[in-house]
Amino acid sequence: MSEADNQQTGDDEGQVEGFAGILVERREKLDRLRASGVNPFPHSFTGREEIGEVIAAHGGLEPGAETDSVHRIAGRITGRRGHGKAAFIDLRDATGQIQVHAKADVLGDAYGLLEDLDLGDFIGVEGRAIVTRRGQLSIEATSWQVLTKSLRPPPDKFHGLEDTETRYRHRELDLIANEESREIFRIRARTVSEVRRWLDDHGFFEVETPVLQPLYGGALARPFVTHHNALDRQLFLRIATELYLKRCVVGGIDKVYELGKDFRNEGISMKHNPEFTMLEWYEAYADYNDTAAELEELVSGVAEKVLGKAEIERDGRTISLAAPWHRVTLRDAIFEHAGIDIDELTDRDALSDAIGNDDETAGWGKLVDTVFSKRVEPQLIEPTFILDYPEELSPFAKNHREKPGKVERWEAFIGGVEIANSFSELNDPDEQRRRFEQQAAEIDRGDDEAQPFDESFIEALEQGMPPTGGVGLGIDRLVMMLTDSSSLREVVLFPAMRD
RNA sequence: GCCCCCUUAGCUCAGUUGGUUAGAGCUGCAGGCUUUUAACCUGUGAGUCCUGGGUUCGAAUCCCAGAGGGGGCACCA
Repeated sequence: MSEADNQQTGDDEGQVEGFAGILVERREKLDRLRASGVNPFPHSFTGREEIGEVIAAHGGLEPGAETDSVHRIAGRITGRRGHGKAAFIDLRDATGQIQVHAKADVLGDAYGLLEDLDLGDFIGVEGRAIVTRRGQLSIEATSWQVLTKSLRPPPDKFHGLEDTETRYRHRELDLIANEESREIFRIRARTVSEVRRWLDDHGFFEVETPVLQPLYGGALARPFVTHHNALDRQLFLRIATELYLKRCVVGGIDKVYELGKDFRNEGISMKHNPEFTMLEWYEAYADYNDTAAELEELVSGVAEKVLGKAEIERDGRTISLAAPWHRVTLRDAIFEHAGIDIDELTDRDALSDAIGNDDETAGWGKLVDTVFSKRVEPQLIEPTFILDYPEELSPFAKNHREKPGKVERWEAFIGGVEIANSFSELNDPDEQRRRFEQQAAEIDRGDDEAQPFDESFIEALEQGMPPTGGVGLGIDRLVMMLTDSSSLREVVLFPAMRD
């Protein structure tokens, strides 16, 4: 501030150069506005209409048309074309963009003050709606006022902001400059509210369970660790909501869901961010067949609400989200795409040889997961449920009613990306204890992603949990699909970055 | 954690084999223009060529190290 004042010397001499000079010029305009009695940061602008409403109110007018309807609008200046004693100003709010026509003979002295406006400033304008002879709906300004002076230059008005790093670190600039980015987050917001609406309409009960947990669980992942000062104890950021939500089912909340952030202490990739938005829902008296039907209905219904159709574009091809989705067992999918029959190759070493594995520590289940991830998953472009997983990878899923060694679990894939995971939930407390003991053995072997033993959760199951179907749906990944985004970072406003 | 690629003006980008004072458009500034819309016209300003070393008479350019970003591997949803 004082630095800028110091730079304010003569007209031509003492020019500050480069970016600093741009900042100085904007502050000089700020000072001039104040000197002329204008408050560059007023408290409000009442009685405004949204620009989108104004545009909607004047569809179909002929070029050169004039109306008597006076509008009061406000927004950010995104473009300006001066014509001596007249100027065109593009004004944008959250609902749309409209042109303001400012003329010296109409505005009088107020016209001169336009000189101190910059791209990026917020102004409020009042005037009647007209259509220029080029057919452009415009507000012919009779008065205007500064609503906020912008002290930094906006990104390039034509090319937008392309630099990926700046777009993620300064998402506000990305949102100012790039309509595509604004649209992605609009779709994200609508997706979240339509998902919630679907659950509410189907009788689900929304809850909030702890993010800070004494013991983490519900997924196979490494947690973030933190510390509570007053209790002087270690706490974990949740990796899933699963275990608390099942306690809710034990407590009689038959249809329960939570939509919120999970945290996993893992690498960052096009499909992973260390904090991500997860929906989990649990439904008493349902199994994994019921949840599959629900997911189809939810995803295709949300797409229709948000996109207007139950189909998406992905890498240039159209994918239908309409039910029914493909249903293939894990065994058949691997056999089809990799020529390996995991039901025959039940020996760890035999399977290892068959897939050319060289990781000595990987167990049989891990090998199945590896061959599936590499050979099958990228091929699952159309919506597909992969059914019936090996027990050892699924410590919370119920044993399959017909297939020994398998559990009733599916994962759903779209565009080669996993978007959801579901089981017939394990509710036999003694079997759950056995699974925890298996996991404890994995921890002893050095697997830092195994599920820690949770005695308190077993107690809850001993209280009695009805047969239950549960689903986890990755909201970020769903939004990726709905927006044809290739990276999760495109659908997360402020993705994790290095310092 | 490993491998490959990228980093030039506020923004979008050129920059020849290593060779004069590193350029263009937009933005900015000064001026002109009362129906333009990437407005236009005239003039003009703007750089830690990511950082630090090195090679060379001479480095944006070649070499080494580092930072940040992107992509891949690994791990995972």
